[in-house]
Amino acid sequence: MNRPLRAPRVDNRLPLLLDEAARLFGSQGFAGTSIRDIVRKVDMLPGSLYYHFAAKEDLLAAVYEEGVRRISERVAAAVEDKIHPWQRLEAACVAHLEALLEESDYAQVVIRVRPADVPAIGTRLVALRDRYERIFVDLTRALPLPTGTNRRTLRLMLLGALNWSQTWYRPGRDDAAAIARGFVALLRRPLDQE
Amino acid sequence: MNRPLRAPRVDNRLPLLLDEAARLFGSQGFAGTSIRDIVRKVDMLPGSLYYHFAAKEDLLAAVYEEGVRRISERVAAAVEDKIHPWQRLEAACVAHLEALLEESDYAQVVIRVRPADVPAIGTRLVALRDRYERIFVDLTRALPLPTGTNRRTLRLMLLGALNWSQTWYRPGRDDAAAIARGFVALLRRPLDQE
DNA sequence: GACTAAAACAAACACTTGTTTTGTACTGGC
DNA sequence: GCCAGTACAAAACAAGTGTTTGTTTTAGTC
Repeated sequence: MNRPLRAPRVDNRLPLLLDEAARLFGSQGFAGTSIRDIVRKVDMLPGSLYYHFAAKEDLLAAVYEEGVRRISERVAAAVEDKIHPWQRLEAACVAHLEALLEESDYAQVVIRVRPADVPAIGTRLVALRDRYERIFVDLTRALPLPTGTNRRTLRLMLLGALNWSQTWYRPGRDDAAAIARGFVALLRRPLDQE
Repeated sequence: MNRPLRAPRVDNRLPLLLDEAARLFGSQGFAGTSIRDIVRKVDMLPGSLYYHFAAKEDLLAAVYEEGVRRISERVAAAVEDKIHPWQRLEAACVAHLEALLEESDYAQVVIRVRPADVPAIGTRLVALRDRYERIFVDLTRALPLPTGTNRRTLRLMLLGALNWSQTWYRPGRDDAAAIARGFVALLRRPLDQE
């Protein structure tokens, strides 16, 4: 980490570059997006990217890290003013899904890109995602549950269902908050009618 | 579709080719797998693949279709001898997850590859997946549920959670059947303790 | 206003990609 | 034994890939 000797220039296109990388990595995946795809809309040449990043993987790592930062902040803010454990979990799910489906391209990258697909930075990505999911570990821990309930299974089911919605969600027709609330409701209320 | 004028030869390596394609498409994705990756382990040259398929996308389509065929058959067989609607759904989930996580590379392709990522055959893949998921539409329709319960949400939650397990499942340490049963159980029993 | 570092350009590099073309063993069926 | 047809091999193709290198422009600092 060699600090810059001087303040960055105001006309530098790094932010635009990251935005476009997030957009494309999120919608086409890592392997499905080329360096030239990314720099095209930023009016940059392929080689210029390597002033900012040593490799394509490092660009992904930067986007991924920013994605975790944004969605973590978003969820933390949503949970903050809620008291009841179930309300807190529901608020977190709503914020998670809104960020994922309706707000941030960066969040999409975090959910879409599989760390195992990018060996060079795989463990780093896993660590970032684990750090984020720890929020949900805490939220489920605080839940008043029947004895014997497997909290890990509960968390994996909820997050899995939320994340998978990325594959079928239709903007405009579906509503992220409604989906999230629907999932939580299915867990709270009994479905069995015997 | 020009049918062969003669029976295929017994020494042809098309089955091996499909197996290897399923293995790689399932573990590395479509864009992350090259033609040369696939033919290498079958001891074939890249160009030879084009005797069997007109394009890389068509190879994927063949694998995808076989994947749908296999997992459909597997789930249908598991449901067959069950009577109670919840038991039928649970059996389907167990079979779905066992096929996905512990048996078939072909099934992995169906769940992993996003149709939108392969525009040339996207609509065809969607149609195939929809046909498979219709099994779960029927299974949830038969469920005795409290009035007002959104069956679509229920199905999307269950299938989403199951499919997402592909990202965190660890062979040997986790158990597919147990995971599936755990998810179904969370839906049937009430978690709220008020 | 001169100096310097930031941020990019310009042009290539070596390699990989999906695909085409041409030729040719081998084989199942008569 | 013939032979049409299957199932490849062999070799190349053009386009695209991530990346490097040398140079140029521009903005921040004094």
